[in-house]
Amino acid sequence: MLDPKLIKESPQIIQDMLKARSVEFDLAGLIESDQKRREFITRTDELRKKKNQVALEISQKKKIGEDISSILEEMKNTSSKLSELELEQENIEKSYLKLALTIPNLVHKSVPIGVDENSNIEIRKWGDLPNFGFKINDHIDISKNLGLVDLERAAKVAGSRFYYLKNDLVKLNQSLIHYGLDFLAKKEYSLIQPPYMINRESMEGAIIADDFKEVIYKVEEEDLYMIGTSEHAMAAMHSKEIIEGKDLPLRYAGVSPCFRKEAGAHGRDQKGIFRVHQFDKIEQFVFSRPEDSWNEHEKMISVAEEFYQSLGIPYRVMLLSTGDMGKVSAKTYDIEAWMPGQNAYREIVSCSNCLDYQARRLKIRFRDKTNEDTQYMHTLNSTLIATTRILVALMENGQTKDGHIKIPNVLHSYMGNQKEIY
RNA sequence: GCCGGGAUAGCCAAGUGGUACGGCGGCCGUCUCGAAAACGGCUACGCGCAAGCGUGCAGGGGUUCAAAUCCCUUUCCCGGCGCCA
Repeated sequence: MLDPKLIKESPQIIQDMLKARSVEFDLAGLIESDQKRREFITRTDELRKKKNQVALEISQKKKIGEDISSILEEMKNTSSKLSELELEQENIEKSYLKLALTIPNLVHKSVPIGVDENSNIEIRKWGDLPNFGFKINDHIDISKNLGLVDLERAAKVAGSRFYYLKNDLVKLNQSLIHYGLDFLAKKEYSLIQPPYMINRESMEGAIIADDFKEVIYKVEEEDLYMIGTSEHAMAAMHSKEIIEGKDLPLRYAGVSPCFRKEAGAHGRDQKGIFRVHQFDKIEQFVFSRPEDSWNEHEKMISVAEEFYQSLGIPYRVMLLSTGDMGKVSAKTYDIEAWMPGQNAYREIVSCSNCLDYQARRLKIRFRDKTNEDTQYMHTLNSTLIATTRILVALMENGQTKDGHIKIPNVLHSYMGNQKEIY
């Protein structure tokens, strides 16, 4: 949600944003329904004022025993008129919200304008691409040869895009999570394991309507939705709260499984465990003061980069264009890891500043002094690890001539000093 | 799952049909060389340039001229019983 004052006072800024994102949106309709909404608030407030005055009069006259029959009639009329007006106002409010909740976020001026990922800009690169000197395999063959993943049985039991992890790959998955949590704890993030299902109100605060059918699983007969990332549960964590300014920023490391429908991804990354319905993830989530959020954004991407440097995975940082970026984000960096089996860089991290967009939807505010107005804070999120994708990167980058997988040094202690999977 | 008790502002908390009592904490001011104390104001949201007005007593519905208050319902919390990884 955007600041209604901005929409009212500077519609050109909104118009420019919609153009940059190539999004069709009924801005005139939004402005009109906002104006209508304000008018109705004034009208109903006036009628309520009258009602309050008459109610007071009745109670005073009753006290001294005066006749109230005529004034009672007036009260009746006012009341019924008011409930008519209230009903109308409710409808106006609804149609306003429907538009207000679907307008995308503003775009930072550094974001390249384009329709898809071809307009993304490479910001920097790290690491040398491995030179194997033998015929390499992709993660599907590597894991099959070592008996680490069973896709066929998962398809039988759950469907496509599911998997059974097996043996040392289970250990590696757990080690990555353990190492990732230790890594963020050292940087003074608070560790959070959130609910894996949340209600509709909370989910609507974090995402935009389209995402419900594209990514989110619904639990039947319950007001519950499976989280697509712990971001959803953590954004809603402080909803309807007023935080003391001195407690900001709040830096959280959320760890949870993630569930995604992947509707509309037919045919893409069909095989293996690169794009799946379920994976484990550690997420950085930061609540920050508005003036600090761009600094926090850079900090989060560098935390993620430091993590991948420690694992020795070559990567590049991309600045997403307006066409490749989510509607909730004002600026997004992706980290793409080198995947030798695909001979390509592939997305493993997405790091976004959402400004006050989520905070407005979820009513997450702060103030420094109790007699000052509250302000909406800024929310930011970034992957640290989505484990399945890192398993792919570790298998493909760490493969040896004899078909083993080298484990990065930082993970040895988490693997009980195991240095290779064979 | 059953029975009972609850949900009022950042926290505590009074209020059984007629303008939401107070306290704590916090902020600002007066006083002071400065501070403490004392005193005064402010301390949820909306509309409005403002004066001001309205909304808000867990959510939804109902009764009534009028609901924090009465009725129905949902959610959550506490206690007891039951079941259970």
